Amino acid sequence: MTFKRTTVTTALPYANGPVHIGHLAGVYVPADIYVRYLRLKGDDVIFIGGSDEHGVPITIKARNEGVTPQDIVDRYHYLIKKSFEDFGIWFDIYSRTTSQIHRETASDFFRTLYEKGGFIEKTSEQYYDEEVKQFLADRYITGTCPHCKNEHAYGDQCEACGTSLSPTDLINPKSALSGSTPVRRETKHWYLPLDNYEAFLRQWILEGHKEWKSNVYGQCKSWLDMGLQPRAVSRDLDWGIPVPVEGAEGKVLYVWFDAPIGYISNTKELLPDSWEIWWKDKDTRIIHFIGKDNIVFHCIVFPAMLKAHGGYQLPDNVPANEFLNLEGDKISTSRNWAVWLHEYLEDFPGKQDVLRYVLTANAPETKDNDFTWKDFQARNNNELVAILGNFVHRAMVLTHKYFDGKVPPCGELTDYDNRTVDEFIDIKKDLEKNLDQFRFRDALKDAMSLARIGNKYLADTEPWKSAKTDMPRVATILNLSMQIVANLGIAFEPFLPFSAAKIRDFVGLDSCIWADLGKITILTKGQMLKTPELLFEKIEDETVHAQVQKLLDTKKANELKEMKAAPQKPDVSFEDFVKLDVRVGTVSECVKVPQTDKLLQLTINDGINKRTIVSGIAQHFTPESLIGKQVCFIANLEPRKLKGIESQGMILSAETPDGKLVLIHPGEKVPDGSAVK
RNA sequence: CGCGGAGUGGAGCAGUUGGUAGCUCGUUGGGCUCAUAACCCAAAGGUCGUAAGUUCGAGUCUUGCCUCCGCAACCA
Repeated sequence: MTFKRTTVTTALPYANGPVHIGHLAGVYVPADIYVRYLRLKGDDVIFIGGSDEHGVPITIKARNEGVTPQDIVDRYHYLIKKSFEDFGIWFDIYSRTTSQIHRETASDFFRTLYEKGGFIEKTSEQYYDEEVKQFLADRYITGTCPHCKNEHAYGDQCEACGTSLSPTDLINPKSALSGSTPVRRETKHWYLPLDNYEAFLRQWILEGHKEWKSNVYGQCKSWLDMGLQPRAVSRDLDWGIPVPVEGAEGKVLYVWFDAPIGYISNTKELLPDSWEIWWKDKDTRIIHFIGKDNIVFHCIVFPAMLKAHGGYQLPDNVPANEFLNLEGDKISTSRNWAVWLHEYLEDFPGKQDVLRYVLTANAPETKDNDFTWKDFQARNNNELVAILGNFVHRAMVLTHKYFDGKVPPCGELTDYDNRTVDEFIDIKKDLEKNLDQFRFRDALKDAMSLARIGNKYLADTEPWKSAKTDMPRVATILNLSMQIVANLGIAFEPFLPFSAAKIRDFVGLDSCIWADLGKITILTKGQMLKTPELLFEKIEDETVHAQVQKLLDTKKANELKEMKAAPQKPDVSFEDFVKLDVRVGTVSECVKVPQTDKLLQLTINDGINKRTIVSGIAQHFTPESLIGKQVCFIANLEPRKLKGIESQGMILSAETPDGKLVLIHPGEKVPDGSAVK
């Protein structure tokens, strides 16, 4: 592996929502760790990011909100860009696919392929929504499934019976956008004949890249074994990059065609004169960090595009992570089931590294993992505070106590000292190996082991005891301890950049060079240390409970939103309606019916006399809370015995989707016995 | 029978070419007191989803089955 330079890209976040912890754990934190590591080693590297701003979903969101697609992408692009910066993910450039330079680059790219005869043109019939004047993607057509007669099947699949469908299979198709009945209309599109590249891809991936992660390799192999099909790279839409050929009015590049080109455009924007060496030089290595949902596009489609175009290097590796769940449920933008980065940064100011740590320690590298706030708290309190923060702090405090905050001189090292140093260097090697192989979770564990070595060293050498008899020995112990602290300031730079910078500041270390890691001569004798400060603080129960509560509230809000009013019952005549005698009364007494879970016995003052009503609402109200309240009740319901008590009517209440009852009562006090009409 | 990934001690995860099952947290006991009741040591705890097969030997290979996740709308 002798590459002169590395181009690192991250999947472009789709600008129809903010960034959440799933994006971070899957793509951005690992990529940032890798880039920081390469920089520490002195490698030539660029880190390319940006927003993906085209595609149908953005147009739909815009329509729903009554704004333009540009309004939507502007809102999220700047939000995402800022939150990455604040979180310590420092791209060399974070641009966007609505930029002029991208428009030109993608256009040129398409044009080149077109002129080389790299596309197939095909005309087909697709559904068109005349109301919103748009062709409809399969998923935006609903109708009745021809197999199971489910009335809510989608154009690509019926979720009730699982059958794969084509939109034309649906009985009684409806547009999901307007509800109108779509019509079939002919449309022409350009297809990339992936099948032409199958042999090449097979050789390149299956033979040439056996080192790729199993999830990536496996999915590629599966696609190749199934046989590749031509794939449409244009769409009928008014939002996107116009297809740059004659006779393509109203057509734009498919978002998945233009998005990966964004990596190139953004490099061009960053380095107008030298961008080509980062994409075309054979000594350049290209790494795409993505999530598992993007594997096919980055390993099959994009390489085929690059190959068709010619002149470009293909990716060297595509480390794709699995998904992160949140408190047991999958993260979902539309259901607001997520921890949003911009909200985390507000709720936990100065704690970027805690989230970076947790997301790396629990990164979904080989399978889906779960993020829980309890785990977040435990990892902060038991690992960052107790292991790393504590070691740095105690070494600093000891040095201040015995040597007035100056790095003491190092005397002769004992065998034990030497063994500690050797162990440190062994772990460093392991750490490098893991970082080189994109195993960041293990790499972080190694970095933590370095801090553990520090704690163990202090526990075993007990300088507070030697201080009574042998100060030169204490000097050596604390010199070595502080050298370890300085080492941690380097080792943690890729993972916890904010804390690593603080550590280096504590010990007055200006440089941060990977090659220094493992050396015990980083600090010179007499170096003045700063006053010790805590690197991490404990996170209290209330803090994480508040976050959990926020999620529970979201869940509740979702249930409410998803509530569909029950279908209306058949009409009743006015004569039937007036038969019903609904009145207002005041609850004068209320007790729970013994040996029942649900029943309350209420005594209601109905303006004439008192009546007893038994109601199944005990799980929602305490008897005391009802006394003195006015309620609405049906006065002329046939009396009925419940648990031996005669109930003379029925209390009215509304039921919420989650089964909660809310009593109906007059908006202001009215005389008991007033009729409700 | 669509295609991939995954199912390992209480929790979260490793286990790279088959050879005594590891790590972190938690639990229990002990030590230390410099340190944010933090640190250090030790112990307990697993028939590696399930059934069968290959092998001298399988968590690791083969096959069936069960469960979860992803791909096919949105989405890392």
